[in-house]
Amino acid sequence: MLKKERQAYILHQVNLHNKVLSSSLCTDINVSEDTIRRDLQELSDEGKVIKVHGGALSHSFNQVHFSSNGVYSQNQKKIIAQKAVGLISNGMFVLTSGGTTIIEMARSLPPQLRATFISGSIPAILEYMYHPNIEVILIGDRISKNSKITVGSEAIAKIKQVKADICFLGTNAIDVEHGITDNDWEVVQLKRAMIESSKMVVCLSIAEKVNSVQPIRVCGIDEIDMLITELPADDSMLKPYRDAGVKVA
Amino acid sequence: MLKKERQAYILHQVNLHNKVLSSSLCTDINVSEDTIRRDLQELSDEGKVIKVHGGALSHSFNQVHFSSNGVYSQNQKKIIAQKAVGLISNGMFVLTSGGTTIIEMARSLPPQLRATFISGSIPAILEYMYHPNIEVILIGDRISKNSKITVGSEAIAKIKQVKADICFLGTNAIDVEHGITDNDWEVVQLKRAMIESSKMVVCLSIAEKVNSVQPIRVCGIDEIDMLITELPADDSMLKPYRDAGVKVA
DNA sequence: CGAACTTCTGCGTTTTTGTGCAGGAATTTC
DNA sequence: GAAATTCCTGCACAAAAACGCAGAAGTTCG
Repeated sequence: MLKKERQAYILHQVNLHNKVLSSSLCTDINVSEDTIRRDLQELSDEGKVIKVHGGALSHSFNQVHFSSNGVYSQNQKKIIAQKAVGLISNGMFVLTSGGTTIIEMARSLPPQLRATFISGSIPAILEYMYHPNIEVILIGDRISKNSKITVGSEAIAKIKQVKADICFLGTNAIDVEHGITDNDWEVVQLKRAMIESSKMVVCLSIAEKVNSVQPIRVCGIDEIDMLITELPADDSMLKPYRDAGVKVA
Repeated sequence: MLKKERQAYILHQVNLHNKVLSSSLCTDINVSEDTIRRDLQELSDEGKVIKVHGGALSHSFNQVHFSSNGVYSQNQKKIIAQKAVGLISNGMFVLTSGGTTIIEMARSLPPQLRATFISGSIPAILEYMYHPNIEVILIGDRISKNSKITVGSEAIAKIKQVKADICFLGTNAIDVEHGITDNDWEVVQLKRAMIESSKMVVCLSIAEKVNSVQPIRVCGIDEIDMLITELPADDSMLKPYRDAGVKVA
């Protein structure tokens, strides 16, 4: 078994069960504990997992992580949210992924807006629920605990049944060459389905994540209609995207 | 169980109930009191909880004492929750409705329990999500904002696809003659589907709601396998139900 | 082709960490 | 004020991590 392959397996296990024991891993893939430990060390250095005595945990465990960068990029995300809500008008069917940027958008929805929001993200749904005038459709299936979103074939099938006017994707990584990429296999499947089910695809991303790449590909740049960051539309950092035919706001 | 995992559990419990007893924690997660005490010490050093003699308190508990009414019925619901979780064992498929009693049950689930929980209630799902070992299946469809639960034909169709070992119904009204009744048409449809999809139906109800009736009928007494209230099982108020063949706990 | 080099992996050994236990001190409670 | 908890300290044992080393496998480069 190759190193990368092994690490992918470990990552998958962590994302699935929220925790993993080094002892069980080393019997699983039949390598020494040292190897596992080194793998966990690397994954931890890359910020993929949280290493603890005896194994590793998924990020969903330490909520400290959330609050720390939460305040920091909050302002940037508010700017993005403002730009994003401008695209929504009455009567629209809106498909959204999860992620903190999407949450921020949900909070910025004008109260008189009448639209239908469809999502499998629990935190997003919570926000939509408090809105007086929007209709909320929840995509059901198994819940992935660390991404707090429903994943699985049922969820994908349901998404494929809709044809939304617009789709907002919270983005982990976007790059001109590699397009949108992510690190959770199941979430990627979901995002792909959402893109296919929408007339227009809008990608929300803080500048920090622009020009970064993650292991798993969601879609190419050509499938994105619009990219929203906290930067002004004519920022030089975004020029490659404009050149590639993506609207930038 | 890993140290961080344990501390996350403790923290969750503290934030949930605003207090926690070291004695109950150590039976919960099956470690010595010393370990618990050391964990509380660490969490206290990090400022996550306030350590007191016999356990720990949440930070928010400091000055604002919550409304007495909330705590009052809260205690009754805790008793019900305790009785209810006793019915769940490893590997079970559990179907639950929404309601505050169900939430209380969700919060009382022992952390080592491994089971699959299926629900369309957003608040309930939120609780299940924090549990380290249970699998969560979310029933999707349109969200009813006042009951915070998914309703509609899709949701009902999905529920009919499962055959759960046990079904817990938070109850608005129960009566020997009229059975379970409720006041929301769509929620009633959902509950009916849940009853049909379960081998065993358990009805959770505080004594206050026993012998009351609401406009819409969910099911008759004969379809209920068990009734759980905060009263002792041999309370005279519950005699009619025992006579009707309902197990009472 | 093959020598020098890097990377990966497993094996001891040493260090650190986590946990439980026993006692005595401190506290709550009645 | 006495009994019962609960807390703290030191200690012992076990589990896991870190470290250095060495062999194997793969790469680079002349």
